[in-house]
Amino acid sequence: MDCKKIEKKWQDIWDSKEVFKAITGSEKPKYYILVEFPYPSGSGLHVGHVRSYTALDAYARCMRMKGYNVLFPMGWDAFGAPAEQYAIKNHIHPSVAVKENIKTFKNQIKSLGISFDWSREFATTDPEYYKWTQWQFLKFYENGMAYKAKKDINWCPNCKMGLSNEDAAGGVCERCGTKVVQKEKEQWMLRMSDYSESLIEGLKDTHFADKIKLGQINWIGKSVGAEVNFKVKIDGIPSDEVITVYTTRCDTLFGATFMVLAPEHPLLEKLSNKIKNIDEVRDYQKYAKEKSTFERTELTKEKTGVKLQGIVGINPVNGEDVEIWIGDYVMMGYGTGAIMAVPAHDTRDYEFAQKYNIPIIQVLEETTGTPADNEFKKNSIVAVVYDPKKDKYLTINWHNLGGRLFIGGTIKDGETPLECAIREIKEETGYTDLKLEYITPLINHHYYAYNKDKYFNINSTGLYFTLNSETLEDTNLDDDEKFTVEWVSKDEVLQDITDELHKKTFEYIMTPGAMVGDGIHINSGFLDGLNKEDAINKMIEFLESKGLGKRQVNYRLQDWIFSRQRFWGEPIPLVYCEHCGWVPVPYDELPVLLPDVAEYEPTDDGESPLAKIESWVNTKCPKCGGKARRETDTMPNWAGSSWYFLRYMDPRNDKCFASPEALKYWGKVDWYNGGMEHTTRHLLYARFWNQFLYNIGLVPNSEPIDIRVSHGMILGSNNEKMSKSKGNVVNPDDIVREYGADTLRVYEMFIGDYEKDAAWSVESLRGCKRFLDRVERLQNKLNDQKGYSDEAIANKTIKKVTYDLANMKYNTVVSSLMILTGAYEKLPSITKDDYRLLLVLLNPIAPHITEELNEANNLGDLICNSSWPTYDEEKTIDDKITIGVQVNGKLRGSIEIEKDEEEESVLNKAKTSENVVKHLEGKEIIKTIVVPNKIVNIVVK
RNA sequence: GCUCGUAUGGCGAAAUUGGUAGACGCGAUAGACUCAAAAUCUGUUUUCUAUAUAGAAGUUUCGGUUCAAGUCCGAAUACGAGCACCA
Repeated sequence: MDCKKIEKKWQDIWDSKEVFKAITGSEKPKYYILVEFPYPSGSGLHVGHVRSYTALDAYARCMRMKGYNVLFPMGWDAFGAPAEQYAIKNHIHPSVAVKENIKTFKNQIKSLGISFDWSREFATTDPEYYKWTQWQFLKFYENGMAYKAKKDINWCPNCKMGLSNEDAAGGVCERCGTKVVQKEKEQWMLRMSDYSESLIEGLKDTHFADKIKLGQINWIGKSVGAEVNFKVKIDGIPSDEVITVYTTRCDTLFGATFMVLAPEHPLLEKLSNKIKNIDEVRDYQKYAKEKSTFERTELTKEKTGVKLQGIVGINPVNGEDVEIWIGDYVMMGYGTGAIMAVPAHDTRDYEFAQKYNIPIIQVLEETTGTPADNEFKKNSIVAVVYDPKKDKYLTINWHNLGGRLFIGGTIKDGETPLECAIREIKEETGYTDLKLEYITPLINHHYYAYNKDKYFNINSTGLYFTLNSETLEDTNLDDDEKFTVEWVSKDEVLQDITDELHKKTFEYIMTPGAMVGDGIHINSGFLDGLNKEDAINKMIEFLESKGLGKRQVNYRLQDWIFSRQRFWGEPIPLVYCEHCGWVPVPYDELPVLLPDVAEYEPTDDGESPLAKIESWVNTKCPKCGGKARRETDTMPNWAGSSWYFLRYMDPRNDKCFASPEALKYWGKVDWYNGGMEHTTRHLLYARFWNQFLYNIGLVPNSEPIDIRVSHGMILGSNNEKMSKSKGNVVNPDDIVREYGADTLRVYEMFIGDYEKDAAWSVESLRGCKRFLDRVERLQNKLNDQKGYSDEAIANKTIKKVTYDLANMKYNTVVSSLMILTGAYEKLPSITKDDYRLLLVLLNPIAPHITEELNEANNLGDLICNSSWPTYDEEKTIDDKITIGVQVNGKLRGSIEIEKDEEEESVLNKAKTSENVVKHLEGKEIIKTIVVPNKIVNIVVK
């Protein structure tokens, strides 16, 4: 069969009959299927595009046959840096290259037979489209949602462009990989952070995959905590100055021994004449500013800071002085730009305190063991001695009296934990030449002492020593202390030491640092004895009642930096007038068109190339008619894609972005497919944009998308991402030419789990070609009978294909159709109904060949105009079923039964089946389980 | 570091609610057709023991629940993704 010819033939038929046209307002139920529109790059369509387009095409075709009015549109996200750079290099207008690329893309997609409704096609670069993007921006502006702010922005010195935090992820420019630097610039911002909560809440109205919801929630980064006010003492005298910190752990306030301000914190300027070491502070500020955000956030980096001289804070709960530091591990952009530092219970504060010798106060104690009534309290130690020469730990083995332990003991009156530990080590083992490495946090341990028949609750200190030399002195043991002293390896420690306290102590010793877990509070005044959660609530209550702080929610999500210093983007429709300030371009003057010039260069000072085009920049103020200049920044790439799904509903409307009727009829996108890389940023922007339009009454739904799924990537045959440099790129055109579009489509559906990455395989592709050839050959064995030759497999296959198509299990759709084909091959002949069924079920995935075979054999109407086959649940199970028989859960045979056969009779067959008999011989049957039509299990003794 | 995900033959993978693990495809291999090759068709193909009937082991590892676990629970390891000094 000549694939090329028949593919073209059917594509033309579909086109001329407009079978894929969506009718706004049709009586049929609507269904909106959307696949992310591509950026039409110069390199053409990628086989990855083919995967998602085919998948959604298959679903769209199936839904049409099921009687839905399906909207399945396609367009072009055509603003973007590559087109601009190409244009600069070749001195042409970017729109020229974009037109060319779109043409290529469109031809490629058409050659695949994807059932897009091309009558709704548009590009974000069409003035008729970006007119409405600008219009909507003005709505943001009008509603106070857009503002200009001086921002330290991420600046790419290579692209000469400001980047959003998202675009500069990892500290490098997303486009060119150049290291991003900080630059101060006036930027248009959208108040996206106002929507933090509603973007989290709105997820409840969607059916996104859990991992996508989670990704969005993490990105928004909600945290619940408290703001706490610390009064400031200047030169030892309490002042009116207050530093407000944000913390999620206000329960540890009693352990706050210092505070850290971000280097940019405004208080530093305000109190510059009070800070004695202000020069040192200024140096540090300069040092911090020179580093990019990325460097500042690199975890491997050692913490740095400067202690402020002359001012200290006052801990609001105990009145103690707390040192004030500045340090670049505190960010101005999050919380209040100031923290209280609790080194005992925060890893970063701990590091900082260690480096600068700041006191560490433990206020939370982990608990082990089980509490009991009538406990006796005492303080004790657990000493771990390590011999670096032998790489072994000192333990004492109580054998059957208590197993292996470290050295432990009770602290006597007037003794410090260290003195106690040294005494106990000497008494029990004789070693004296020790070096103390460190002391762990206290552990609160409950236990029962058999020898004393008492319950104890102890505060235990862990001490870690290394052995300097083997110097031994006499031990001092009571007669009843029957143990042996043993040096053991780390593995033995982990294996043998089971006592909870000793185990936990060893854990602390192996991983020294802050105690960040839960426990009970100590050294914390009114919080003592409470756990973390209760203590947080009680502390907030306290702070609020005394006016010292309040409950506070913070989000990581920042406002959206909406300006780009680029040519190839939607111009921001505002003009600046010296008299009137920023004035919006009147709605009836939109769109603000990009100038039609082929020569422009990005500027070195960070202005948009548009700034140099005087004829474009200079304009009249719409308000006073005076001289004014246009805003020369353009919108980011994300703008056009934030609402394109609405435009598809009514793409040719020149009165509004989409008519209320169309918006109401099509409602939400029912099924939205895209790449995993867009599940945070693009999806959040689109949801934010839509929520805003909803709030001002312009769209009928707050959430624009119901189901969102994402596809895995197609990798090269070497399992790596396809790239020219690796030479593993597969061009879909080549595959279509050699194997046909249907083969490519079947293969990409069969390749594996749709949501996972999959590597390209030519062999497997050929297998799919073979499958289609087998389907074609079936036409030679048609008979004149009616109905299905095998009701069970027909019904089973309809059920499976229908279910799997709606659940993105495309690989098993193909495999069950292969099974059906195999079944037909085994029959001497098949009916036309048999064949037609296979072709209809296969049609969504291989539309050309199935239509052709259907027509050539006079099987019925065009498949694309037919209805989807239905199945009868009753008939999906064969009349005779083979089921397994287990004895004690092990498979020992299989029996053939009638569908829904009586349990008793099934059991009889099972018990008498040949191999099973052997396993039942001489055994007593305790229990039998018969799962109807599935399995029999006989339990014997 | 935190969050999430994944782990099944030589390979891509199936197994919808716990119910005959490895469907389907690739590759390999034996055979048929052919002068021959290609194409096609028919076997075999988780591993081990065995001539076979059959038996044992087996879904990363360890432990648990259950008549029954790839599937549920707990822990560990590895890989992948996202976030990353977020207080």
